[in-house]
Amino acid sequence: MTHQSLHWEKEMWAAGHRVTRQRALILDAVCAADGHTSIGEVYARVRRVDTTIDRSTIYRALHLFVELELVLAADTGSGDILYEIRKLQPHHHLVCRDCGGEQEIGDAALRMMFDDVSRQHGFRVETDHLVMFGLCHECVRAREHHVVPGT
Amino acid sequence: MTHQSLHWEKEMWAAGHRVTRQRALILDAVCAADGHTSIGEVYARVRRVDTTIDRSTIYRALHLFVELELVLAADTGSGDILYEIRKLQPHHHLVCRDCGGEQEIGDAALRMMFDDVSRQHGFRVETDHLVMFGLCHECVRAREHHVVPGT
DNA sequence: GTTGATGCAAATCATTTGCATATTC
DNA sequence: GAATATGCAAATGATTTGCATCAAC
Repeated sequence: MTHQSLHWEKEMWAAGHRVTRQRALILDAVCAADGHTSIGEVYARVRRVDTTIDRSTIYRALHLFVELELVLAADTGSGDILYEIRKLQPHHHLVCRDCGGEQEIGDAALRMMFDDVSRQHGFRVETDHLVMFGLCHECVRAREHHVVPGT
Repeated sequence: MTHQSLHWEKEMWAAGHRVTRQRALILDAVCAADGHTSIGEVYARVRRVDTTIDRSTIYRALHLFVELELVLAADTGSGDILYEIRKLQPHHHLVCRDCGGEQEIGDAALRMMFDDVSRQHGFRVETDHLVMFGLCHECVRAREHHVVPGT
């Protein structure tokens, strides 16, 4: 957050919304995660500062932030949604099926693929937050070493 | 389905489950979509044949099918889950943001990207059902012709 | 002072579960 | 006949909403 504070307050205004203490707290909570968070985590984090904040306020604020594009919402595919501060460059997520770990990657590798798709299918991909599942380095190695039966 | 009938019944058996009329209907309903369907559509389709089938049965059957990998569940990112009969080759989905149309693409284009990710990030992508959003050919053209202000 | 935001509680929606009954094997 | 699957109804859990009150402008 820090210097961003000024920024989001302006955006809020421009869209005709008010800058409130709870919205600041909620946005802070999203930033604090520095990566992805769930609604639950945001709620918990905010609660640590102010016990009176209601879940509905979190929902409402998060929706607003997403609408204003201050926050991105990415679907993990496992049902829950990840929220995160909107960064400048598009990026994507790798989620490990085994350990559940997540990492971000830039969109350079994907861009080529997007171009391919565009050329071959006439479809301009504009997904700026892809979530891909698979196995991270550690888990691949783990599997290679201890030969897993039936896998 | 047709000849597949034999196939799924065997798989069912092998896993120690029973072949019931409602499961057949539900699997048929998924096949009938020939593409992706939602639970709601499956329910509606099944209901047309048998009004007594309960939603819970649909949920249970679909879970079972996914577990046995007879049916794939793909997350659209918009909250609802698409179900579809498991095909032989992996493929992915393109969903148009403007018209809502969907198309399937093979995974050739993606495989290269997966390899890239693997090389650069040590992450083995195993997503066999990516859903990507963007603009289909028609909608891209539509936008180009009628110059859309601010876009 | 107005208007919009909040907290609370109740409503809603999708999904799951317990259990008696019906069905498959 | 024994065991599993089904339909029903009730439980759950996450998200949303109505409304009186409170805070921002």
